[in-house]
Amino acid sequence: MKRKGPKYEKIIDAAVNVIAKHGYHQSQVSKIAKEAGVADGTIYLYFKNKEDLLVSVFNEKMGTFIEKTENELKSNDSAIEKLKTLVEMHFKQLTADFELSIVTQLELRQTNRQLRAKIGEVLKRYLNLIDSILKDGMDEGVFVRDMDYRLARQMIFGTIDETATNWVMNDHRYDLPALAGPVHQMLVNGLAIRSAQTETHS
Amino acid sequence: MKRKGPKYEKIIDAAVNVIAKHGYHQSQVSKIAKEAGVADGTIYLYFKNKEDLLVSVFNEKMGTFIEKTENELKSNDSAIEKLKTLVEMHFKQLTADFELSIVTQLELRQTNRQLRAKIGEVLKRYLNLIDSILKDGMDEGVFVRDMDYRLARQMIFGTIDETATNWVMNDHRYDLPALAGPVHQMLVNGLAIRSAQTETHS
Amino acid sequence: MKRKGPKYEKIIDAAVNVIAKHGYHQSQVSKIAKEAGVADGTIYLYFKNKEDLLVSVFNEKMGTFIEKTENELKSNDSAIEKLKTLVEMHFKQLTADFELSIVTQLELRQTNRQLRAKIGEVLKRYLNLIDSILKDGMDEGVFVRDMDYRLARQMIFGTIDETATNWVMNDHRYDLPALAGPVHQMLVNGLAIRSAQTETHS
Amino acid sequence: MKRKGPKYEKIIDAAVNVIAKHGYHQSQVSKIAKEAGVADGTIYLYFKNKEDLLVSVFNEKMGTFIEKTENELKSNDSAIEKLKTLVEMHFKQLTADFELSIVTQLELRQTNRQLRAKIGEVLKRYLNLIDSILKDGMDEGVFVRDMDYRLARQMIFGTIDETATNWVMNDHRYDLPALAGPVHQMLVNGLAIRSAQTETHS
DNA sequence: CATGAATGAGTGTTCATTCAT
DNA sequence: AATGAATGAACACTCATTCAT
Repeated sequence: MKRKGPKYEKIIDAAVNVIAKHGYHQSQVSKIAKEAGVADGTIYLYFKNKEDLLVSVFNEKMGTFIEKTENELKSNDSAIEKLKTLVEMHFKQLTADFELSIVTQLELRQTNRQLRAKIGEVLKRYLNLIDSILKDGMDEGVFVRDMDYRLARQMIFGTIDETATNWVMNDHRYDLPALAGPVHQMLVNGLAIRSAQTETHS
Repeated sequence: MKRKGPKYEKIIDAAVNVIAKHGYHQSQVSKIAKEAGVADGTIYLYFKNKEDLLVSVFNEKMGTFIEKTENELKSNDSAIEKLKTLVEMHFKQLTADFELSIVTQLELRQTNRQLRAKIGEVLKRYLNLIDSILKDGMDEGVFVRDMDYRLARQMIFGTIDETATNWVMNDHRYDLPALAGPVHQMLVNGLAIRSAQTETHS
Repeated sequence: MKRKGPKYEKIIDAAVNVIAKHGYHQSQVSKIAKEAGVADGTIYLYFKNKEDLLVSVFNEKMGTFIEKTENELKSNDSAIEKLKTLVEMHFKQLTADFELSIVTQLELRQTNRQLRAKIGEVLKRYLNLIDSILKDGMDEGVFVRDMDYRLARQMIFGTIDETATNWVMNDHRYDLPALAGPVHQMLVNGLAIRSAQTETHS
Repeated sequence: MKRKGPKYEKIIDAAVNVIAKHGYHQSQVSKIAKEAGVADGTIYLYFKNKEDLLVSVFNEKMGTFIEKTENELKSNDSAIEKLKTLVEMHFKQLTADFELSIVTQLELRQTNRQLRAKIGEVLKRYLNLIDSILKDGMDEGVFVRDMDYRLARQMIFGTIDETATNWVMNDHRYDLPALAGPVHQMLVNGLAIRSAQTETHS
């Protein structure tokens, strides 16, 4: 099982192209092979099976996605600024690759539980990034101290993801990175007016 | 095409059971028919085809889900309290029907774009509910006035949905309704400490 | 098994209509029942099964067809004139009922061997008519004496049938009865010029 | 879509065998594949679908049938002799392949209109052969000059086809090629005695 | 390394017929 | 006599994967 080489990457990229163009359920192995310019059987020299190929697509692309985000977060910025950077990077990177945004936001979600569990594994690195920002913020004393950090992480990721998915489903018709500011604002300050007496007691 | 009667409901319920137990891709029409105690062909007296059955499952179950939520929101409560009610109803109703929660949070998302488009139609009613709460809040002067209400809606739905999905993927191991308070708190007040000078400028 | 009554005939006629309009393979029992204005189950009070219905359609319609031809042949005409009458009656009757012509020439031929065997039984009466004309002609001394009468019958029926089928397949676009004369002429005198020395030796 | 190779021919031949043995409506793709010694899916490497396979069966077999007849007609014989050759070739070739005769005379006629339309296309080549013989005969002055050649063609084909069909339906019990002479004789000279005053006036 | 022909398991849907009312 | 809801057997076609070359 070769996991690198020029054909490995050609197949990965062909998979993204084919899935973005034809949709997940119309992305047969033979179609991906043709797009990559290799024989059907060659796919199986580089990937254990189709599921392995799809997970690898997500791995490779999300790996780069996460690394770039990690690099941007290495600054000495405050947690609040880091969160802003995270949202901006997320939206910018999706905007930089329309095909990839279709594949990750729409197509790869149509997979069975097993495949999505493996995709979830990859995502953990990204969720850890969010967790560390949250921890920083709590240590800095700017984020609510007794907050359930898992819930906070789910709010951040759920909001970013839902926003991105809506953008893709609306055919990328508007400027997603321009929403990073407002989204960040809402995550940090919530819906309620700051000056108001809006504290709720759960 | 009969759209009601005891068999109609038996088939809908059988579909939920089978999908929850075996997963979307292992839910053959014959399996659903057997679970419902009817012949395969009987399915087609009540539904145009398999897709129509699956959309109907979502329609029927989400219809009830949304109606119950709508009823709870008819009070004279403030927007902030209504939002709390919405989150609570969402989590309570999913908790009341484990099987349904598996079907809506995990299995029915594995469908093709066409089916998900139809599911999206049903969801619009729910998103409208959220929008009216947001509008109330802005009218009341408790929610940020110049907020992008679509983003706010995406934050609210994205957060609730992500929280619910995590709960289902963790095999319903913890008390979801207990999270309604903290989730609501975060949505309203954000991550930042109230007293702190946390205003961001986008 | 009631074999008569107003519904019996309504069903027979409905079958002809439906088959002519939708084609043999799109003529479900339920469609015929609807056209006849009766319940599906009622069909089975009058006919043993679908095959029995189709055979009955052919029986009833061809029965009338044959009887009318028989009546016209009761004259004291010569065999040659009787043959002319047979061809004329054949073409006239098909022209008088376009729907029936479609059903007998095109649609009912798409049936399995078993059904066509039963249809063949009905046709025997018609073939006997031809045989008696041939016998008359041989007795009169106008038809070749040592001719194989089965072959002659097959030539007559094959020619008439092929001519009629072509007419139906050409959407009844031309005047079929007008072809009775030329067809008769060819059957009686053959392709070769009379005066010529055209005798062949087999 | 491979249209040649040993498996292509094996599948064609298997289809003829299966259809002849089990009848058109009992000739499932899986049965044909088994008879051909290939997997079901292999059929679809060589044929677009089942209809394409059946049309191809007719094409291949009738193609050879027609070519052989065309070759025999390249002589300098008179039109009357050519007609004799045509009838003889027709009967001889059917006799040479009992299975094929069952398939073409009985089974392939049970198909829907669409398929028969495609079969009709192939038959046109054969009908053209008949037309050219008729034209030759009229040019030679041996066939009636003002004859409707389409009717003449229909008489010839209708007679041959009806004769062949009867032979197949009688389980090939008699010697079909032996009938070529009498059939030809009847087609050329008609039913009436040559010496008699049998001219009819239409 | 690479090929691509061959494999064969798996499933939504139709419709003739029945039978309780 | 008449109904029509219910039945359930039957089948063409796809596509991930293999393996001889």
